Amino acid sequence: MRFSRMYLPTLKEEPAEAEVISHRLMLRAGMVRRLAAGIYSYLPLGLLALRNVEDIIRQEMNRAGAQELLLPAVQPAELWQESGRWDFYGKELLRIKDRNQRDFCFGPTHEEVITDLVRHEVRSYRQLPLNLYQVQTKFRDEIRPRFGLMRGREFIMKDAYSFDVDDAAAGLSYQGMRDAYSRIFSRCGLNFRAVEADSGAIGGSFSHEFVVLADSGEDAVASCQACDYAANVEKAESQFVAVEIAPPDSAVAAPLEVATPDCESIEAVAAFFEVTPDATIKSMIFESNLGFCMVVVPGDREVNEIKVKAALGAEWLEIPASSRVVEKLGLPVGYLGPVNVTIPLLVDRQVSQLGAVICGANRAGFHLQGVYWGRDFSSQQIADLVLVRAGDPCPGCGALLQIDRGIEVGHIFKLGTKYSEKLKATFLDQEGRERPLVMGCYGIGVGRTVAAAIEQNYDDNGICFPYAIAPFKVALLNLDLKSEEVTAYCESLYQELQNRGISVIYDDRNERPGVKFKDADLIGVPLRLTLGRKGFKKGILEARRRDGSMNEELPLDDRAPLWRILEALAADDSRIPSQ
RNA sequence: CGGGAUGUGGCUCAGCCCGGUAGAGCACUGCGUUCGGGACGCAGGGGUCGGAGGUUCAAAUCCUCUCAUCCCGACCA
Repeated sequence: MRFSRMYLPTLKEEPAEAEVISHRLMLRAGMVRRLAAGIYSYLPLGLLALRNVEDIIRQEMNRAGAQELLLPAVQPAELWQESGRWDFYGKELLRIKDRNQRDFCFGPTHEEVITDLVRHEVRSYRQLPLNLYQVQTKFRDEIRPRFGLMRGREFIMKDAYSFDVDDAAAGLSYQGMRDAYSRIFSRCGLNFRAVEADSGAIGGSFSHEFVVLADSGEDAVASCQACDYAANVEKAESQFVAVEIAPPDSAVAAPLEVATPDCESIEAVAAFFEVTPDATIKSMIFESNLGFCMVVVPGDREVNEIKVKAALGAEWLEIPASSRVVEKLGLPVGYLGPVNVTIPLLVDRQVSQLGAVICGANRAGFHLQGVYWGRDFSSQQIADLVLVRAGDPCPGCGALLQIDRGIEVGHIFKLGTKYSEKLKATFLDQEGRERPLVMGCYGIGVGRTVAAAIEQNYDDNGICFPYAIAPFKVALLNLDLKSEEVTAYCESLYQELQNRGISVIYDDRNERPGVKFKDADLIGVPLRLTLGRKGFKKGILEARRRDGSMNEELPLDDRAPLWRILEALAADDSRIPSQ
């Protein structure tokens, strides 16, 4: 491609709307433009990068035995009503009506459609296993779209769905996708981790996220420094540590109520009693479809709402406004405690290991001192309810966990029969019995993968694309358009690079050298070839890698060294997978 | 949805407090000089100041409402 002809509007100044690196750089590099909140156009350069990721995905999906198809983006409400998600999915589902006022939605995901398709065609175990995928535009009316392509409302996703005869077979499909995903993200040049995750609204029993490590990521990952345990912090557990605790002082039969004016936070209470926060317990009221409950955790820990929701088996869960707690329960927020409460108690397992603690007295302005688990309060429901933090013991081996931030680029789920049962997608097994298909689903955010690659590969001058997804592998800079010899040489080299199938952008613009250097750096071309009048006189072509790891002068009359450099660059790129 | 902020040529922003002629830099067009890390000079073109209503002799500026965008929290590829 000739730069002079390319629709590549680079920006010198920082766009005001962008905060995050990848978003800023994608705007500046002329890859994308915003149309509305969370809705972006891909310009030619952005699309080239996107297509490169898609190509890698298709190759690896096909290699894993999956078949590509294309499902409709617009889907009838009936299917969603049949699965029960028309109501359950909520406002995120973009609902639309046709001219006859019939309800449709713009697909946020395709479990319903694929299950409908398959239930009409699959009758026998002989047709299984089956894995079908597509690369398609999804729409989710996100509460808060942000960070450019990182969380758009309209976005491109590769989604795959597997169908198997039983759980064991589904496990093999899942493993196959896990391997394929590792290959895909490795080939994209990303530093990532496959982590255990919560399965969220998609549902199902088991899932892994593929997380690209980056400080700007919205997710946090806990991983063990010794073994291979890794999990999203939403899901991550730590090893339960039993400790010796002193029994309650038999001379004191009950906790002591102490006036603690203006101590509505753990910090204030701990300061008042001159203890550390772990000598207190934190009590919080949650409301779910099952009613109110009080959750009790050690004072120095954060409640993990996902664990609470799971422990309760609730469909939804929220922290009610304090005014609502006062009104409905008559309890003073800020002075809550588990002693003598009438609503169900849900207690973190570590609370039993604390000994004497301080908690709210359920009376405004008062706390209880010398409260013991077992003597002063107890609960049928004891579970792991806290958010893990760095330094917690690994649930597998007990070594220390570390926490890193990351971007979720892929997510794989074992769905089981959740959708096949609802939509009656069944087959006949070898014994002639009718059974529901066992499903899995597997997603990759394609645009997000491009953004994540940029988050992980940039410097002050712009993007440093990994070779595999770089829109152009080579930038050829002609610094002296007026020189016929220089231009003739560049033109012939440009042709030869193209003939060899190398994606090259030839900067033939009538611009000063500085402009060309800046643009080549900004758009992240891995290899830059520069020829100017001076170089031509000396008989040299300058070859420089974007990451600064190489800067060589190549002879003009022998192109063999250039081909060797390009081969090395391509080979370098297929790094060892992160896991 | 709650909290915070911002809307002024294509882009980045000033002007707003204290009402009175709409500005700068970049980008764009033409000419000239320049040419290895985002040049310079001269001459140009381009703006219902997000929208609606109000106050006023007069509104980018003050008031009310509204829309949009961004950032912080609950959802997710």
